[in-house]
Amino acid sequence: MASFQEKVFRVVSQIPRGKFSTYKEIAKKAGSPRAWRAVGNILNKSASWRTKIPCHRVIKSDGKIGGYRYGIKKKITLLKKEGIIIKNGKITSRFKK
DNA sequence: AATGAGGCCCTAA
DNA sequence: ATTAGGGCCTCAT
Repeated sequence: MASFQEKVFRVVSQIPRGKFSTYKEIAKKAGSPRAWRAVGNILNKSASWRTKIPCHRVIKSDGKIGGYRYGIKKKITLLKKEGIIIKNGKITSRFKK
């Protein structure tokens, strides 16, 4: 273990329902603050065989949804169901820069 | 403010 | 061991 992937899963799994996180944050908590790219890549492939993690609660730092293995549209729907408001494919929050 | 280009980290083949 | 890809991020114009 001790793989970056394991840490990523752990962090993503710790995301409470109704909330969301960014790739950068996850990468940082995973131990590599510059590995947000790997995070997306890992979630993309790993989510295929390990969809037990809320990968749809992970968005970009700009507030955009980003992408989703099962479809960006599905991701938006899931987020909205959790209480997150999305506007034109972007999340309305106050964590803006 | 929006757009373009570059670069870092990780995994798989 | 090397190459290519990815759901990105940041800087510059």
